[in-house]
Amino acid sequence: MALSSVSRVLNDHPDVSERMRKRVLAAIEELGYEPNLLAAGLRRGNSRTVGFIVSDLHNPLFASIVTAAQRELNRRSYAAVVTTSDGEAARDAEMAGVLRRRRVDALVVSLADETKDRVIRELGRFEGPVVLLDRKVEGLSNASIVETDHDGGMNQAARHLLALGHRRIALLTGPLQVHPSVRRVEAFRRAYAEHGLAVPEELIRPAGFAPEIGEKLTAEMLRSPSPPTALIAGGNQLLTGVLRSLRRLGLGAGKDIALVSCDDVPLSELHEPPITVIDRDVARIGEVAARLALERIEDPACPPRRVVLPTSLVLRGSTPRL
Amino acid sequence: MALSSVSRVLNDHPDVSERMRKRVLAAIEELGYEPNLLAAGLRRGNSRTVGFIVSDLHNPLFASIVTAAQRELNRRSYAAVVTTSDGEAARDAEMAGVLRRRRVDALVVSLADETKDRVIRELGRFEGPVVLLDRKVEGLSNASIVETDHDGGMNQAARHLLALGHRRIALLTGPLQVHPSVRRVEAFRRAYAEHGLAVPEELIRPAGFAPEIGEKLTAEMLRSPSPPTALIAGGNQLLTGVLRSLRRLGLGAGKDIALVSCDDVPLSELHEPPITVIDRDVARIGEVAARLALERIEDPACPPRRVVLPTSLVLRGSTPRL
DNA sequence: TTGTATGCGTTATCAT
DNA sequence: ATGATAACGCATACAA
Repeated sequence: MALSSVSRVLNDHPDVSERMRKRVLAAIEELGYEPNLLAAGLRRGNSRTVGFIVSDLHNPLFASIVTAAQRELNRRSYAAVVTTSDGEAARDAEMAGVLRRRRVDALVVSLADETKDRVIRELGRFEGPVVLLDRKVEGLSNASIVETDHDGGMNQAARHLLALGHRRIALLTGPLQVHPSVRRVEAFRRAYAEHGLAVPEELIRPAGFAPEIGEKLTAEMLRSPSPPTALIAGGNQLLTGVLRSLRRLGLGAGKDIALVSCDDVPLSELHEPPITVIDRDVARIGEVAARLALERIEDPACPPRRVVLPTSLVLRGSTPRL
Repeated sequence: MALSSVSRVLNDHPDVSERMRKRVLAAIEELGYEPNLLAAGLRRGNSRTVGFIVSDLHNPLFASIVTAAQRELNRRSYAAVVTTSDGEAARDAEMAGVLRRRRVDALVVSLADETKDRVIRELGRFEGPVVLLDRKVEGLSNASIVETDHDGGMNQAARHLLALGHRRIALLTGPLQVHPSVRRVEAFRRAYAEHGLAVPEELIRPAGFAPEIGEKLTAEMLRSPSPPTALIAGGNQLLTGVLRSLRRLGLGAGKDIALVSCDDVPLSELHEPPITVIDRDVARIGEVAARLALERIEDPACPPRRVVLPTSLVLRGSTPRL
């Protein structure tokens, strides 16, 4: 029984007799043999591993994405190497380098900042397929993209609030260095335009995703001479900050101010009153990302693709009729 | 310039002249050379990789643990391979096998069930150090453990409720197949004993961690002829279920029933009223787990250790004075 | 169908 | 201090 026969059995090569297969399997069992995937990877020139870069696993959004993707990869004998950037572009770049040297077969990334040269260069040096999560990177032609229809979702949300009679709607969203924020602000403006209304520019605050930012900006705007009557939080972390701020000011969501958030997380559902959200199937994002990565790993000729996932507005108590 | 010199520079071997170091570094820059960590791992006999098995990254507890551990590993040039079991013992076993074949240098695991033979065997076959998260596995001598003082925390919580005058306190907690549940039930009983009171056995429900279980059991107990006046949820996922149930029954936490949960997550803090929790530093768990893994990777002679992390009771509006 | 031999990119040992 | 070389464990091309 030669080494090569063992290898063939383990990789279910077609040219192997049933007798040999049995013999090899028996010997493996007998000796407690464990194939060394590092060696196999070195020989094959791949690692059967996909690298992830996300800002923070505490964010239920990324937890869902990574979990769903990992499950999908697992079914195809791939593993997930997960790294976090803490929302810092420098760490995005660093992690891209780390994962490249680890010879991951693909990269799935949610960049903190899609405009940073260093990150783009770092990603560009990666040989395998890159899948961007809700990002648009100038000059990275080699990347597939999983996007969400933030445009549609935000437009629907803003129009709903306008239809309820709100005119001073505040929009908190992430930095304009990432694509979803840009799209949300655009769609928000469009909703006002469609109603033939002037946009309250001072209420549009694309600042960042952290709860602290949401807390600070909410307090700031609500204390101003002409405060908003409604607020849209562009992310579940921002919502946390907004709610903290409201509590501190003694204001009630849905009572003193209408509230809409993005993504349905336990907090939005269980808050009293429950929070109206622009929802999407977050697990789907991870699943699709994994598939887009795998299709290009297994067929390098496969061109990068772009998939847009839908949103839907879930109406709840935080946006009552006036 | 020989291969071996390059290797020496890259691993900052002492015997290398400044001149050679400069030359090698220049060449690396020039050629855009990327070391292949798979090959290095094969040669060295390690992968500079730690494998994780947790039930679910959506659980903020595991998100925190994995994030903190990953960060710690990263600082030492290790990567984290993350897998999820969905709370199924069979998948725990499967993932242990997968990670073993990937030649991870250590395993950090939060088992769904610490009594399952298959899982214990699978872990036992792993050569490197194992770090158990809040688990106690019979016959796995080779494992370090990061524990929480659930005993102290639960005892304190129960005594607090008893001191407030509650006599019928319900305890929802995970299955008795994991150590924390066992300890919580024990500590809960002890608190009653210390007050010289009989334990309301029918209110102790160690069933599982899923929200649905919390929802079902809460409804069941609250609809009974003599419902509890207080409830302790042994996990943040259970809390979600409990709150759903209360909402459906039209009951208010802190108003119609006193409520205590475990671990401080956004939901417990932002709920109205805020939920009293048995708190602990969850990020610390991940950090310690990483350190316990690394210390035994780098010194195989280092014996397994057990670290117990403290808890503290954070009093909030859900447990008012009567 | 099976066995033999080579090389993947490193690190480590030995010689220089 | 540096260079040459073997070996890590596997997959594959080729020979049998």
